[in-house]
Amino acid sequence: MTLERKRPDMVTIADVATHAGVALSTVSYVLSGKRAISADTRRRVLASIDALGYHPHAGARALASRRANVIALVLPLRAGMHVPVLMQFATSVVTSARQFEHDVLLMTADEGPSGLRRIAASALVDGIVAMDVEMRDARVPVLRTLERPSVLIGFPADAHGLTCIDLDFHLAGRACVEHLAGLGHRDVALLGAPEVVYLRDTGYAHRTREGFLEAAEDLKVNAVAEPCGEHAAGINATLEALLAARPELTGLVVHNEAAVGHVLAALARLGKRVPEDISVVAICPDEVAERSHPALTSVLVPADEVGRQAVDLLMRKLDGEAVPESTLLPPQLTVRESTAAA
Amino acid sequence: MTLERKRPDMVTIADVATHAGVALSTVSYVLSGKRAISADTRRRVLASIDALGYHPHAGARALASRRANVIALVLPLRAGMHVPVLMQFATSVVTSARQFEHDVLLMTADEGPSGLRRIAASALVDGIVAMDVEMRDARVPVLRTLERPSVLIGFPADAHGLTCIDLDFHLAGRACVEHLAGLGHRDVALLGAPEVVYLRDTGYAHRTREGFLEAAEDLKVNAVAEPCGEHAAGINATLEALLAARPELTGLVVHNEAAVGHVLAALARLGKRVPEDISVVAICPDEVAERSHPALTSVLVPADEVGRQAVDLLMRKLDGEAVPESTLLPPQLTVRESTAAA
DNA sequence: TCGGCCCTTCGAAGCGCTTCGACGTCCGGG
DNA sequence: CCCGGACGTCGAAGCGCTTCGAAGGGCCGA
Repeated sequence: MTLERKRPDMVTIADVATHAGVALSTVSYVLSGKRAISADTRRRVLASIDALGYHPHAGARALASRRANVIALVLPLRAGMHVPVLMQFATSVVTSARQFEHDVLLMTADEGPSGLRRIAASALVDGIVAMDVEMRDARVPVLRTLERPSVLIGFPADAHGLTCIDLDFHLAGRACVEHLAGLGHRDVALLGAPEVVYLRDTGYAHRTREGFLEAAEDLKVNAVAEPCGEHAAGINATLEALLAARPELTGLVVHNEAAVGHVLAALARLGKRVPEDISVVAICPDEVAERSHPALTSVLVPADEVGRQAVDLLMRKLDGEAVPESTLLPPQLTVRESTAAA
Repeated sequence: MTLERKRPDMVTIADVATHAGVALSTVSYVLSGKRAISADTRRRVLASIDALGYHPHAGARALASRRANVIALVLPLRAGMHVPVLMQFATSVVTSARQFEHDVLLMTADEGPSGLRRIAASALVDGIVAMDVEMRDARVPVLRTLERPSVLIGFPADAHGLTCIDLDFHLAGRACVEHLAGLGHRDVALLGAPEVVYLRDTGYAHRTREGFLEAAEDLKVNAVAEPCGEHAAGINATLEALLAARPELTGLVVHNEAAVGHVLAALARLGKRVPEDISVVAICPDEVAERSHPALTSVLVPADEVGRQAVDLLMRKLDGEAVPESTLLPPQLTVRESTAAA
């Protein structure tokens, strides 16, 4: 009876063993490489495996080995922020994880703490990568109590005892000012994230601003930092006010992916030519910078690299290795058409 | 010895059974509801479950029940297209899947056919949702041969025997023309996807164009459809040429999320006021339309709804139910500030 | 020639769960 | 008063895999 109920298409390790004329455990060892197997046997087993189209049953493997070979990728609750960058993180994490023979489970944070506990306790995943972590992120305290290792992309207020990785936004802010100052600009402004983002104490927004202001002070450049909405109307108003208040302004740093296009449009509308009248540096993905007109000098958020390294760190933790608590990637500024000497 | 090696934090169903003073199988039945359990026993078992913080082991469950309670979400190989919409699909799929007690495994198509075969054969997932399917999508033939059910978001050239769902782009194209014609416009143009997208035979681009042209013919409106790049420079050129060739043009349909902003900027630069001189309808997510200046009349891609229904269809297939081969969601046009009577 | 060792392979015992058949118990109808 | 059925619960047999201890065979040195 049992035979009839079986899915006929499920090839098990036992089938492979029979086909190859070896013991079931031998097949397992060929697959895992945990014991020496003679070259001849290995060859026979491998031949049988692909003759039969065998794929190990993930559940059975997880049960027996106590390793699911899956990691979780946790999106922030409030998506919609940095969407394209998030997507880059995600694909980069997936690709990197596959390199380590792991798959990726996608979670949104809207299940709350219990969601994280569930996947951790159910052994669905071996470890967790949390994306777009904020200063006082609700996920952080939960992650701390979990027995499973985790890596955060972004820095919470208290990163102690965690493993965090991100672009060094502080240096990114500096880099923009240094570039502008190097071109002779003495009066610059930062258009940052929307106000709510600062109020939420989002780490990268604050750190960029600090780096920006600090560098300006060091280099004796006049500087202001303004929050910046993402809607065309608000941006127009902000920019108009800014230019009215500081007619000397010749350098602009935009740290707001969604606003970049509108800022350029607004400048055009206000009769400011880029880069002749005003130089613009953006902190955004390369595609956005390249697609703009004129192409923008920019510091890119190296999402691929961040994702790759996040997985790397997690794998090392899974192997019981000690890893640095914080990893900051140096910013890299690409000069394009939107900046020129003052 | 075995006792020492055990992870001390793994609570099993046996622990729960002991704690509640019932048989292991009784706990299982309480959890699954597959057999009647007295109210009293059920209460005791549930109490023990959360006293101990029990979570069923996903692997064990998958092994015994032959159901992983996980579905795969497969991104197209070439991401970066419709990024924000993709993200909406993804979060919507995750949320909906959780409603059915399922988790979501994120795959990119760059592992190729063998990747799909692997997750299917390894019983890692019960079913598959493929996002952003194109006319001649490499994933489609593979999905056809898999024993696991799948649902496609988007339509391949031959959808026979598959389950597909998408916005009805044909009707969307029509709706835009009908709206403009209703306002008295007699000369309209469609700015569509980049040329390469048409060459790749991407379904939605073609279908939108067909619907657009067909409706124009029905309504006796002059119409042209042009592919459209995503870079500011190209868009400027395209638009300039278009306006030069057709000075009568008063209606524009933009089906290209990335280009929307540039189109508006270009119109401004060319001295065309929206909507006074020219009316603009976009096919894009609401946020993009709302964030533009002026806010755009648009047909939205109902990503949430598509994701939700895709999961729904998949769940029904998993339950052995028959489902329609194709589901087309009616477009919905929202009037905002960018269209006015001719 | 023989014991001992290494190299390779085997068998069996779980991993934690679902599910099937069986076993009381308690009820109502004949 | 007894029998047939529900109803509620239990025990045991796997699901497909990993892993541990041990067995078999060839080779070496004594």
